[in-house]
Amino acid sequence: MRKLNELEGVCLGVIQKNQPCTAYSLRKVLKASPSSHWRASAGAIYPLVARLETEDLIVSEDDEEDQRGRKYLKITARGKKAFKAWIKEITSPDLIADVYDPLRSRVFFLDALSNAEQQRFADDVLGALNQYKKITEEHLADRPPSDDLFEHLGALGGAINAESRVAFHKKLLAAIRRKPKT
Amino acid sequence: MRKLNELEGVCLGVIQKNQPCTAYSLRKVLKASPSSHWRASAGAIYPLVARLETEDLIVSEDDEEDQRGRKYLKITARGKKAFKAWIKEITSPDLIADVYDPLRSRVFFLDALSNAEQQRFADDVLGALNQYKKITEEHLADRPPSDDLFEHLGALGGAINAESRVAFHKKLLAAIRRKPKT
DNA sequence: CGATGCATGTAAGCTGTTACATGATTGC
DNA sequence: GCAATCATGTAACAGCTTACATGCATCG
Repeated sequence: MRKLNELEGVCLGVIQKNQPCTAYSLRKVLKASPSSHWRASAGAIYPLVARLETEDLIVSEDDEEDQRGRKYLKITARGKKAFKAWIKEITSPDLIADVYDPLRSRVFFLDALSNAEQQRFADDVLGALNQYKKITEEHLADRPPSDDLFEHLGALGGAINAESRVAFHKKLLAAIRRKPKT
Repeated sequence: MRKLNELEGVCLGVIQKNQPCTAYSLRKVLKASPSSHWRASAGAIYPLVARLETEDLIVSEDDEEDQRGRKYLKITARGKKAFKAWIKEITSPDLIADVYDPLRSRVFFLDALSNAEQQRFADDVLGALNQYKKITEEHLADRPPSDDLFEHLGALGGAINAESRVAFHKKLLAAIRRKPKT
């Protein structure tokens, strides 16, 4: 059984949680995430769903008497197995280290900007990050542990991450202000 | 002037910092990052460098009398402008929110595992994360602020991020242990 | 003198993006 | 009645991965 990529794993997980669900509602769930990493474009999702179906990881059922032609997706036993393998595969150091933050990528190169531009950058980013942090906190508040524990914990992870990014960018701003002007 | 993608931006930044440098050394710098997100495969870098050159964002110079045929890359004025635009573009909420953590993706779906498997997962991940944290701290120690301030700050961001991930996964493990067994 | 690392690159294939296309349903 | 949203999909294109290919240099 082939190894799933990240988007496939996430989609299988969403289907398992919300089944029976349509590809369209799958897209909505992904879009609703505070992380904009999952763009969930039609051109990504529909071929992906077709792929999972030809490999018997999901099955689809056409609702007759539905004029819209909705297709309802369900995970198969094979799909569950592949999904569990996808979750567990995480122990590999490569996946642990595969984190990405476009803000941090840019910090390394800030000496390409003038001092004034650096301050502007750090200021703007801090403002936007604070807004983002608020969003993750609201998202968390909407997901109490009593409702779905792991949905809650996942959202908690998002909020913790946002908070640590704010903390880092406060330090960055302070360091830029402290720095002798060139 | 076209907008740069993330890999292009990072590569231009590395070239600007280390110029004149070869495409090969560029790959090595990317590989040396604790984040395995930048795989820096030959099939990615060489076409990318060619792209940047045809758009006059970099220039390359062949070292005659070098039997290996090294090509040395330098950023152009146009390149510097495009690079600064890439850095500043970050203010967009979409980029701020474009964070990604394959561990957190999986947390949302942990109820697909049995209680024993959940604990195993959280245990393994915590162990691997602690190792990763150590790596980021060593990376940080190698980059004192006196040497290159922003290189230091970027590495600091990586270490802070690793620490917050450890803190989150400690909470996750505790929550799983506290949870009534099913 | 053979393995490893330096250094360049290409080709096939997969996956994702953007943009388009079509039609049903709901809400104002 | 018209706009927005539901719902499915496709086509062109761009970018990355994996695997291959070539040759020079260095170290033991």
